Amino acid sequence: MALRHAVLAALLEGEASGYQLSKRFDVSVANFWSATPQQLYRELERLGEEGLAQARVVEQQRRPNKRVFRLTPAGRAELREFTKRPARPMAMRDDLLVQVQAVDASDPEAVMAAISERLEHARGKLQLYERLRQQLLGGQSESRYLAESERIGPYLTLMGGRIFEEQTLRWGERVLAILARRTSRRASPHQP
Amino acid sequence: MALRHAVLAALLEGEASGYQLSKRFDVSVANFWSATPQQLYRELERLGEEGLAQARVVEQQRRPNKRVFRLTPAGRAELREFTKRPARPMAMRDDLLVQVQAVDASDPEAVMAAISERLEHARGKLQLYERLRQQLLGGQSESRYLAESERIGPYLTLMGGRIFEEQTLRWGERVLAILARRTSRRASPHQP
DNA sequence: ATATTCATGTAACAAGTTACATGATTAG
DNA sequence: CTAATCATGTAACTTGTTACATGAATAT
Repeated sequence: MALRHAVLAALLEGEASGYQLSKRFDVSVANFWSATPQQLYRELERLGEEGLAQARVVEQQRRPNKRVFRLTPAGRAELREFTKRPARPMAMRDDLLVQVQAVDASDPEAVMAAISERLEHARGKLQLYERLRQQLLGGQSESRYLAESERIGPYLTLMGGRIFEEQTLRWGERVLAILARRTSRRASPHQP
Repeated sequence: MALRHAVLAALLEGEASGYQLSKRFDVSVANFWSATPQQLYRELERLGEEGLAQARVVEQQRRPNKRVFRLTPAGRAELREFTKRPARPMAMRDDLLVQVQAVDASDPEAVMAAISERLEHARGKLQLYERLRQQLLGGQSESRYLAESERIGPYLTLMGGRIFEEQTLRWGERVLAILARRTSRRASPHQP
């Protein structure tokens, strides 16, 4: 039941509509919790019903009205309780690694192409993260920021995202090299 | 729809009952695809119905009979097709990182304890992976194995798992240090 | 004695995905 | 003029989780 708490944690950054939340998830929360807009709309609805978040309608002139949600004290309390409960072990689910696992019974070229795509994606993420990092730091040094900023949670999870993408790069490049060497040997084997 | 393909890929290692499969997932597949025994029983049932896997009953003397599933040619073909389709971007979902994101509105000590637990878990995983690695290599050097072994998919995903856990350690230790420095300052602040 | 392993399942529920529907506004 | 952005939702479906149920064998 942690979609709920991911949403509550995202609302710590400030009130948001469903649409805005889904953007927030796209750029930063998705590093540790991904959710579709539909999930977010549904969850915000429930949080509202249960009093963990409160909606107010913001009327706009040129845009459709939006329902902006903010944390209630009960929502903050629920989040605080959540951080004290044991975290369930992370469940990893990655299509690409299933493809790699099956590479021997399949087409290595296709798998290599899939890995290359993932690497491109990782490079894009790293650039985004660096921009977000500079934004968070706002000109301060990292050590000063970590010692004095009000909120460091988002910075720490950003660090996690960066490390994750860096490791994706290291792994993928290595695997690509291994598969390339292999397929060239298979194509022209000098000895059996 | 990749639980299906994770199961097919796991069956490449040889036929298995639901129970055996769930063990196989626990030790190695879980690094990239986690599933509960119930999911596996359900999926094996379907694979059987659709002709992608075939069950045969193995009667045992002292144990309950088991239904052992093996890949059919149709199952292999389906897996091959899967590796050629674009992999959907990985969806990450990690309770611990939600807790870290919310650390500022919560109890840092509890979050630190959760991180420590995760670190212990990562260390255990790394030991397990090293044992599995030695088993796969079977005394050969890595480069020889990678060049000549029939199947390298499981080794490549194992590499991924190892790198992932190593990075978890680096990240977690860093975060722990940051949070420790912070809480000690808050407890006895020398300057505001 | 007690816990763990082996072995399989049903049922109910929660979470996540995909398709569809609507419609104005602004940037290229 | 076309695509992207802003903004919300319903409905149907597929996955994933949790609780329950059974029962023998072996390891501590």
